[in-house]
Amino acid sequence: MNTTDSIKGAPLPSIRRLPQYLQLLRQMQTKGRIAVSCTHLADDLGFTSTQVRKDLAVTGIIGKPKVGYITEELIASIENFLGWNNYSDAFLVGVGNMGNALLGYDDFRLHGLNIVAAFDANPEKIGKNVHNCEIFALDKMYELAERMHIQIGILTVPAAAAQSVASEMVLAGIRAIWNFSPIALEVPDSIIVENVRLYSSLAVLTSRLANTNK
Amino acid sequence: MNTTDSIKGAPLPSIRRLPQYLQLLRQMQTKGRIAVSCTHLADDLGFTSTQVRKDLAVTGIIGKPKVGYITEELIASIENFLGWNNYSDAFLVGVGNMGNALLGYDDFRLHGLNIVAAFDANPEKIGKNVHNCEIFALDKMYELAERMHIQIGILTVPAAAAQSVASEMVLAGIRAIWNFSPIALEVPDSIIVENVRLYSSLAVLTSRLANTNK
DNA sequence: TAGATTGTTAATCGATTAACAATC
DNA sequence: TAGATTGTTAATCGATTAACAATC
Repeated sequence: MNTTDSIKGAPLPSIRRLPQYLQLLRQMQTKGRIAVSCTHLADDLGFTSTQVRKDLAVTGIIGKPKVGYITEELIASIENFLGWNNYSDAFLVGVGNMGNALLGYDDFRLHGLNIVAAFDANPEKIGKNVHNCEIFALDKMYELAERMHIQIGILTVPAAAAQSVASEMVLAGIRAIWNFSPIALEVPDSIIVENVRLYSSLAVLTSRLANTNK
Repeated sequence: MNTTDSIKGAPLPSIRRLPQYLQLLRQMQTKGRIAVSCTHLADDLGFTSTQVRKDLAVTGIIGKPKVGYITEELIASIENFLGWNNYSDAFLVGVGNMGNALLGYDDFRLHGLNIVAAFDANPEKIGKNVHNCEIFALDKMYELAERMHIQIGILTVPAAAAQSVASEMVLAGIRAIWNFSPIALEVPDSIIVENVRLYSSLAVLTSRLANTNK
């Protein structure tokens, strides 16, 4: 068992559920709730209480029998595990429909992310500001990412450009790519790639519809 | 085993991979490729060939030993299974950042979806056209969805409005909701809900980054 | 104390992978 | 025919759920 294996200890499905707990807990905290039990969280989200307990344990939190978890502690524990206690600077490449939308999300900073600059190949977009973020020429990305030690790249270019931009990100020292293109990127093993596949999601929806209509 | 169970026969992970095969196959077809083997598809996407075979079998396709699958047949089989041979009309509610982006996607029709109208609560947006789609007042949604027998609703409203709009969609006869809000919607069991959880995806990315930096 | 809740071990379930016979 | 490929059964792996002891 090497280091990478042991880090992977947390099941991916658990990690995916953590933001849901976090959102609920933040709401509860503003309502002044001091402690919360697994049963309560489970009921609100439609999970089983055992699953909630397993998920939360991933973050290292320790609860109190008969009481539950201290809301504040649990929030901190989840945020810490996800790296959302601080935020990391990120570059966004490709200011099309999706890129534009993401630049407008103003609560990424509550989710560990801070988009500091955007890039596009279209000369007409360069120099403009979108949602308070300046758009630079694509060929400036390499230099700036290297200089600013950017670790996260958000890839929202058309499919045809995805692989070449991804490769450039890797060369510039970017270590994690949030990929919104439908392309299976080829990058070194050390690079973290997380794909957002809208069409996979749509496929689940339409196939269910198609197969219940019969 | 009832009807619902037998329909659910296809594993969800397989369904999620089908659009990836489809995209690749469509590319191959334009390049004039008549037949394709599992091994080839597997290599291109980084899967095992057994997995590809199992996934494709879900759609009912039958291959030819020594040859593989006829590209055209396989494309048709996947499209048919996903319900992407035709497209269904859909309403989009909430023309904010994400709503705007989705209205701009012009290849949804290749993926079974046709957005025919958009709705928003903001009076300033009403009557305008976004990407050739007219924006109506939110309170017109119910009547129009019922009248046009709309089956699919795309939910891109802010979190606070998500549940109430979803409930209204259900009352209007909408049978499947593509939910982009981070809310766990409460709807009858018969309604199909497919959630796009951006923050789940981001959590996987940042947690990996946080846990490899240590 | 009694009862609610956590933490953990064991059992179940489902998806992936391996092995191999059937086929053209 | 020989070899590549499919289709299918069995083995493995990982996540979820059930059961229950420990705890305040």
